[in-house]
Amino acid sequence: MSKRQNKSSSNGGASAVPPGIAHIPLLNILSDTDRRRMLGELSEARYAKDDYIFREGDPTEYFHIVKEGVVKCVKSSPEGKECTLKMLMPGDLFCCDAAAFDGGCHPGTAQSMGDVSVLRMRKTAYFELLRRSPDAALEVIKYLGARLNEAQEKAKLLALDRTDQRLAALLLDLAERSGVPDPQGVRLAVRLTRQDMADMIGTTTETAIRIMSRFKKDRLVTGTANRLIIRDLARLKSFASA
Amino acid sequence: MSKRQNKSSSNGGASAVPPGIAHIPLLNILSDTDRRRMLGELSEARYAKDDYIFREGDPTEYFHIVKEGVVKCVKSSPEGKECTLKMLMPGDLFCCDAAAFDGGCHPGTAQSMGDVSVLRMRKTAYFELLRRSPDAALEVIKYLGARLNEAQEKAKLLALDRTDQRLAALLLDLAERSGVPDPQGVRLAVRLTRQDMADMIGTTTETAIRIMSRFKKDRLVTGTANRLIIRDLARLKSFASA
DNA sequence: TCAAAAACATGACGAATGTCATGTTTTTAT
DNA sequence: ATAAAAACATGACATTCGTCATGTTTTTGA
Repeated sequence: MSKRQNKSSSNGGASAVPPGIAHIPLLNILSDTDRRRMLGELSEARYAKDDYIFREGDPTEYFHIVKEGVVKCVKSSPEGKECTLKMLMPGDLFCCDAAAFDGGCHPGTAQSMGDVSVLRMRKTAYFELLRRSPDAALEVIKYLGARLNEAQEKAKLLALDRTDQRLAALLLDLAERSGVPDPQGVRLAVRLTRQDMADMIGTTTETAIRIMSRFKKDRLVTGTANRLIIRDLARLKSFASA
Repeated sequence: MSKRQNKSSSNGGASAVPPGIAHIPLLNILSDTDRRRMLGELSEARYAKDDYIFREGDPTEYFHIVKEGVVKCVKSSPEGKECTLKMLMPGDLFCCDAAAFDGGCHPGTAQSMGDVSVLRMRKTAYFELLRRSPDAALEVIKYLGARLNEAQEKAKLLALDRTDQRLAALLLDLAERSGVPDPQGVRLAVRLTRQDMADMIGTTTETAIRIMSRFKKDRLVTGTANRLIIRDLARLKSFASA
């Protein structure tokens, strides 16, 4: 009963997009030839909860695509404090950048938040793909541009907004990107502790807990890490930008 | 007496890089043919101090390269507070990203910090260039990757470091990127008020002034906007990461 | 060169947030 | 099912930082 025919397959079966990767834009915009070539270079790697995919300072070897699960990008300070820069979801690319070219090192750590599967490609093959396929290169430029805007928006929030507004903005963002319908509102598909939230908005666990307590009392949210529900998107939104 | 021969010009005079753009990597990595074509599409625009090159929300029309002067990228909050995301220096690219493709809007404002000259190119021509020249596309990917790392490093500083450490880090960064030797240390070539600093590190003018007063008392810096000197790079560096 | 404007400076005070301590609830693993 | 561990919760207090007020110094422009 599953949809086996890809809408863009204009020739033989050899060009079918394998199952499980239909949601990855970069693969779908390629020509059949380039996609076949890329699939030949991609290998799959699996990780369990809290595994490191790579750590800050490691040499860059691969270009990566998240296939399943959630990967967090983290930087840490000498004193051991951590800051989560981004939650990568299925379809997200990482290490598209310069570090992947000129023998650099990873500027941050990538860690799985649960069971994760990533597709990866040696950087020389990635480099060749980009040279051969303008479509791929443009897709990567688009993606990097979007990521840059995100990062700058995040810097703006950190620079100008109060902690409670940043937390509200975070919950809204996650509700949009990983929310599933729930009788009480929108449930987050990612498991997210108060400490995870704190790391993402640049505050302490205690402050995140206090703010969540207030949001709970105001009936904006409910539940804890395993089952976190946003009860009032609209009111949370107006709170975030006030 | 000026060096007229470009080291990479392997054929006739038509391929010479025009004066004033020798410092722009994107132009120098291109083949003679592509460079000639790109130069044909680039036009120059000049701006006086505090002019807007574009404003947040404006439709994107051009891809830009800073030729001379300094351009600041700013976002502002509904309440009128401002946050400076980045100082663009000669050779820097801007609007390389998705917004430049699909008819989007500028996520922030670009404003000149003094007399500025930028080279620009309609986005359709830019798009064609990237499709035709893998070298150009790779250069843009590299550049965007570097900018993304910068933005994430900035987010990390805002999330984890104290205000005085962020200011120290800012001064170090500017000393490296726009510093000129001075009998007393390193002088910054950009005019930078305490308010400019505040906007760049996510604090208020008063706090920036207080911290600068302390740095001055500790003989780390001296001078004001028009003539700002870093007297002790090394000590400032150890302060930034302590 | 001189007045006006911008930038710099500092104090007093309050609000927001971090730190430490202690206890409860939820989750995990056996 | 139950013990251990992790997550959540809350109070008390210290620190950082923002706000407002006021005055001085530097820069700008006629």
